[in-house]
This record gives sequence, C-alpha cells and structure tokens, in this order.
Amino acid sequence: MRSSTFAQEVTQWYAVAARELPWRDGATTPWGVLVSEAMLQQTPVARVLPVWETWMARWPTAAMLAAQAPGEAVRAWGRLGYPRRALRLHRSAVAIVERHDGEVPASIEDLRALPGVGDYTAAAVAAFAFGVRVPVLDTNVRRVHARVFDGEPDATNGAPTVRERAAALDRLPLVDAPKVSIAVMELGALVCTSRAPRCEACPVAPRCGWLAAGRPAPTGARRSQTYAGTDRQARGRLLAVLRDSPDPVDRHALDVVWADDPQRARALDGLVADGLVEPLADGRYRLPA
DNA sequence: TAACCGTGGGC
DNA sequence: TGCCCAAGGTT
Repeated sequence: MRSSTFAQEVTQWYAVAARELPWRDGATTPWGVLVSEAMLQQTPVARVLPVWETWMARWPTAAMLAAQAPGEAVRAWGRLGYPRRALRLHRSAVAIVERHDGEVPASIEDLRALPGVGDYTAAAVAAFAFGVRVPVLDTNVRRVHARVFDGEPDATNGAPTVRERAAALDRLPLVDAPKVSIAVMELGALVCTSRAPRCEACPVAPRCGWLAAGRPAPTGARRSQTYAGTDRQARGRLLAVLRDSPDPVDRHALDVVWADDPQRARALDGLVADGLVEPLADGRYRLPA
C-alpha cells in the first residue's frame, strides 16, 4: 500500500522541477492563457515565449486585438507556424467581444465554440484560467497516463476515447485538479518524453507499468512528414514575403521565392481561400485588412 | 478518418 | 545528415 497517490507525487515533483512560464504566473488573465494555448498548439515553448510576451504587451485584452486588422495578428504571429491559428485567434477575439462582452468565457461549451479552440484548448483554458476540474488531455498527459497506468509506449492514435477521458477524470483530485493537470503535462514535457524518456528522474517510476514492462517500443507506423517541396513549404515562403513587407507586394516578389509555377499558384490560391492573403484590384497582394 | 496545415531544434 | 516531433484543430 502506497502512502501517496500518483497525483500527489507528480505535484510534489512539479513544485521543485517546473519551468517558470509567464502564462502560469498567477497574474495572467484568461485571455493570456488562451493566447498561450493557441500558440502552443504543435509549437515548442521556447519559440512561443518571446512572441507571447510581445503579443500580450501589444494586445493585453481580447478587445484590443479584435480592433486590429486580422493581418496584424498574422504578422505578429511571426514564424510560429500554422498561421491559420493567428487568424482563428483574431476571430476568437472578435467573438469574445461580440458574444461575451470582451471576457473570455469560463464554460467548456462556450470556449469550444470559439474558432481554433478544440477539446484540448477548451479544457486547458477552463482548468488553468478558471480552475475547472476537467481532464486536460494533451499529448503529454495522454502519453504519461498510457505509460504509467496501461504499460503502453504511448497513447493511441486519434482522439481520446470516452473511457480514456473517464479514467483521466478519476485520477484528478476533487480539489486543485488543474494543478495536477499542469504537473502531469510538465512531467510529459520534461521527463516522460516521447523520445529518450528520463525514467531515472521520474517521480512515479516505481508505479509505472511501461517501465516495469521493460519500456517496450511503439509498434505502429509513425506518420510520414516530408516537408521539402510541399505545398505547405510553398505557402510558408509566400506568406513570409507578405509578413516581412509593410506594404502590399506585387506578383514578382512572390514569383521569386517559389520556382514551380503551378504549385506557387495553388499555394497562393489556398492562402487567399484561407483568408491569410488578400488580392488587391491592382494585382498586388497583402495580409488581410 | 485521414489528410492537411509551418517551423525549427535536437539527436 | 536526415528524421522525429512539439500544450491541436479543421474538414
């Protein structure tokens, strides 16, 4: 019989091992938490940090961002990647002003209705900004649970199942649940990593099913992620030209950054369709006004 | 459901 | 060096 629980052990570890991140500072507003979660989607903390600081200094409230052109959000997003997130965050700011009086909503349902806010982000904002007891199932938390409790190398592919969600909820204490979620997330980010986990530094190693099983390797095929020469890379190149120019640019400025004509045209059309680029009547292009 | 959507750092 | 992957969301 153990004298402490999984949640307690991870929380105690967190107290001494956690990184100091500005959006975890108790003074951060719900808006600041939402901005951090949007930026952290598929993007490492180290790259988010400076952009988040700049962003929050410029737009400390949703209303201030909503008053700007969406292109300004795309420009400030810089090289974080997946720039549609910047557009969606701007649209969320507009929705927050229009539907919620400028205040980030606290309910999962209202959060989930914001553009760019899925199950994870809604749960994260509800938990970290408002203290709601809800499972926060990001890739880190799912991996930790899969290893410790199921003895598996990683969580299953695809969205969390109902039973996975229920199990995660069961493992949350009745008080201070968000603290446990952030601690487990941090454990997954710093110790129980996807590659080269540091089990010797893990506070729950003695109870870990995966470690007990001899750390079996994942079996399934991983996703391929070739990037060079893809439409994605082309889109990135084109958008970078617009981001870096204070004024609209002509076709030639875009032509020179991507040689393949049909692919460049396809990428540009896609950017326009996504609302990331605006064609002007004079044949030039700019970020959306 | 699986494909698509950026970018850069670590091993 | 190339591959892996990092607090996902949308269609």
